[in-house]
Amino acid sequence: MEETARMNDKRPIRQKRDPEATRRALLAAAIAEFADKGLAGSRVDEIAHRAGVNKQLVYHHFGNKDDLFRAALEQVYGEIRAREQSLNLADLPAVAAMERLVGFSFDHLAEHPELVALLNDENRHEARHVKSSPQIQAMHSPLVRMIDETLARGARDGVFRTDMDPINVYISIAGLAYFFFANNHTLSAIFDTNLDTAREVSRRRRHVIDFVLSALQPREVGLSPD
Amino acid sequence: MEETARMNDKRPIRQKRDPEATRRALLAAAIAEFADKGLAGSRVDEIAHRAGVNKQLVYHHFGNKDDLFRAALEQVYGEIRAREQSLNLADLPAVAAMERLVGFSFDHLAEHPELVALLNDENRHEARHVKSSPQIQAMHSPLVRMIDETLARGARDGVFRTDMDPINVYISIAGLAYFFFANNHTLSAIFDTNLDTAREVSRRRRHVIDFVLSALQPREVGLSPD
Amino acid sequence: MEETARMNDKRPIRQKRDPEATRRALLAAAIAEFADKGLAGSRVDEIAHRAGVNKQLVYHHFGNKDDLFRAALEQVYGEIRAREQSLNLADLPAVAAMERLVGFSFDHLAEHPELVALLNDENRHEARHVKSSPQIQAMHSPLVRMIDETLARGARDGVFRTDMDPINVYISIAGLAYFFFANNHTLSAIFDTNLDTAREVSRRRRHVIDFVLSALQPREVGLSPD
Amino acid sequence: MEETARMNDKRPIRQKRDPEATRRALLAAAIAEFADKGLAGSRVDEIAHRAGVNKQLVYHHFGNKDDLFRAALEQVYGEIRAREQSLNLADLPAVAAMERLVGFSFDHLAEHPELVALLNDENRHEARHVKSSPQIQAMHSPLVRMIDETLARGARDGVFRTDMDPINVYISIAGLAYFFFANNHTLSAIFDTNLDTAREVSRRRRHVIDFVLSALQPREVGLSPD
DNA sequence: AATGAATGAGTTTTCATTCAT
DNA sequence: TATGAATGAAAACTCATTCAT
Repeated sequence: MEETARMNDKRPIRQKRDPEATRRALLAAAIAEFADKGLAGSRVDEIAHRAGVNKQLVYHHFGNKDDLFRAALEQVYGEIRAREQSLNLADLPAVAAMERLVGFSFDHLAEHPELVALLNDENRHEARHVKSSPQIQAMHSPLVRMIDETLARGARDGVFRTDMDPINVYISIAGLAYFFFANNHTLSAIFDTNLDTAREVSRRRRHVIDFVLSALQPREVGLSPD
Repeated sequence: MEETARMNDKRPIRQKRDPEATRRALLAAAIAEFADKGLAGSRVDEIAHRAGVNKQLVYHHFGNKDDLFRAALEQVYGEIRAREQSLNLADLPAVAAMERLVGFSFDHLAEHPELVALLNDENRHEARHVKSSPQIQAMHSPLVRMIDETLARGARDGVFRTDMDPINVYISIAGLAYFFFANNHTLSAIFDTNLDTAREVSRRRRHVIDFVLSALQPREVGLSPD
Repeated sequence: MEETARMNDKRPIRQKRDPEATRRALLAAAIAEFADKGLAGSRVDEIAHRAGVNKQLVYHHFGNKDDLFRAALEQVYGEIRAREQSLNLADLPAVAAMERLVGFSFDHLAEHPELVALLNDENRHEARHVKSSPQIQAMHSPLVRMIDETLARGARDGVFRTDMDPINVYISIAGLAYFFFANNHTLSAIFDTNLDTAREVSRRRRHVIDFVLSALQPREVGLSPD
Repeated sequence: MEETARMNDKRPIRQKRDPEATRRALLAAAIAEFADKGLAGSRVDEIAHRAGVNKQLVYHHFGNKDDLFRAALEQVYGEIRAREQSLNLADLPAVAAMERLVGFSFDHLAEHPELVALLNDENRHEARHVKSSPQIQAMHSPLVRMIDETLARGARDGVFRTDMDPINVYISIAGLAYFFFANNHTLSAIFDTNLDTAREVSRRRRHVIDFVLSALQPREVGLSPD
């Protein structure tokens, strides 16, 4: 009996039949390809090739290229939101909590350039896939709540300003890291330097944390912001 | 009276054979199309159509799609850098100068979504076109100098911290606006709101200016960033 | 009775999904088209049309136009070299063997104008495809050996000169026929005759055989070839 | 008065107006391009570029691409036929005359690869351009006459066979050289050698002269060709 | 579930030729 | 005579998707 496939099943000799693994491989390949080339620039052929499977399986498992892109978004959004939840900011004093959140946001983008790339593309498509994904819609309210609670706690403790709305704070936290990573290549080119080194990344990290915490500090004399 | 062809006015009535106008029309159409669809998603056909000219003129005037993309980048980069130069920051006190710069950066992105879109794409291509454009390379040193001088002046006057490097400050200024506009659609979607209204944009503008100026303020008690 | 699909005969009645047949049809069509128009003048569209299949199958099965041209060369080279091997020259006296070889070379070119046409084109491209085809490279040493043995045998038997190198002899044998076929149209035009008739072809055939055998004869008085 | 153009003419300042020189430059460029790429593979743009003039001048001076190809053929045919006429074979003994003719034919092809290349292409087009060129048609009868006279003289002197028709002899003379040059690249490739060296060319030259003179020798014992 | 063949509709780019100056 | 702009038609090649096995 040649090549028994894992157990005594009826399946034909040629194994390699693990649909769940195929799905995972395709999804990972899709995230990589979409991050590299964008939705328009990605090739279904290439995704299948990266996953080591037949192209038709993309259609079998995901429907079509757009559905695959949505699945990729769900995956990368799911990861960051899940990790944010396990930061347990409530266990820390407000300033430390904020520092942890900013640090995490920065680090996650540093480690996940595909998130940046996919979001860029998704915005070009006016968030079409996000809007049609109930799964993604559902995962964001905890984030706002988390920030809001931290800001409120800091305000109560007298270490944060009281006039900051959580969504704008989140956008600032994310933006300070995001732009650095999203535009790293053009910034390196126009400033004639290399911002993609460990040294520059960690320098930026310190800058961002410092910047956010400074901005949130209560001020003696208010600036007149117009 | 139908268009008499040889009147003595400045520009001939029949636009035929005005290569410079053809070039301009193509460039404008290209910027719009690349902003909408990205480099990979844009169609040379569509660009020519938007410009109202024959498709082959793209090749005649620009070489190919990539060269056209480079020309588009040169155009949009050229505009923002030129306008920055005319801000005359040196004529203002440091805080007001910084406020003007941050406000301008925000407004320019608000008014020029194509800049955001083109830069996103250019980064996906690892700044390939920027790197091969001496024109773009040349236009950036004044920007850094401008920020550096403003920071130095503010530090001298005791209104700014002394430990900020100009490139990181620029990246923060740009990033706080950029992320808001670049990711406006996904942010609106996930936070279940509409950030693309005049109200939200101006709210964000105030937040950004406030955020930057607060962050740059000298602090009595230094936070330990790290 | 209309084409019943599942009769138990050797080949299925509906030719659908017979990749091997598709490949063969494309190759035959390609040889014909390349012979007619050359590599540059041939149209992939036309090749597909001649083969009765979809154009994209050229790319599916062969890669691109150049690869298809290489495959065509492999095919026509393979045929002539295979037929040469089955001439069994070793079974004949040297003069008869040489006569058979010359006759075959002439006849093969007469029957296979596509070989002439393809080789002309391949030389314009500096044998690029031949050089990149290990298959073609491999099929030629038997030919040289065959001629060499025949010449040696003839020399031993006193019927051939002893100073002829096999490659030059092969080039002469081939050239005497090749030029006639390759340039038949221009020769007919400039000499104001029609060399494409059965009569002129067979006259040329006799001339070529006579010419080669005469030239190979041992001579009493050596000519001083410079 | 700046830059007078050769004499006191009325032509505008910008000289470079030498239509005859332009024509010559275009013709030379066309011969080179057609030899390199063939009729189908050649580009009018490239021919103009090689000639250093505007593309439109091709149409101005020659009509169109096909007419230009005909002009190129007339040029290269004219050259070889003219040089043949100045060989003055009648002044030499038959064998020496034939040797001179064979040598010249070989040398001319060696020095004029463009002739080989153009003829290949012209034959692919079934001598279309030659047939429509009265000029080319006219230049060939002297050639046949010349060979015929030489053969007749040799036969009279007892140094040549008497049964050779001049057209077949010409085709053999030309073919022995032509095939070597026309197929030099493929022959080098398949025989795994380099036939494009001075050494191999001169070896071939000797072989060809020897081959022709041997074949033309009267034979004691006739071979039975067929 | 999995594969390779097949396809229709593009997509960039090319090119001979003509137009306007 | 000479030039660069402009064009229509095509050409090689691509690609998401479906079909047959």
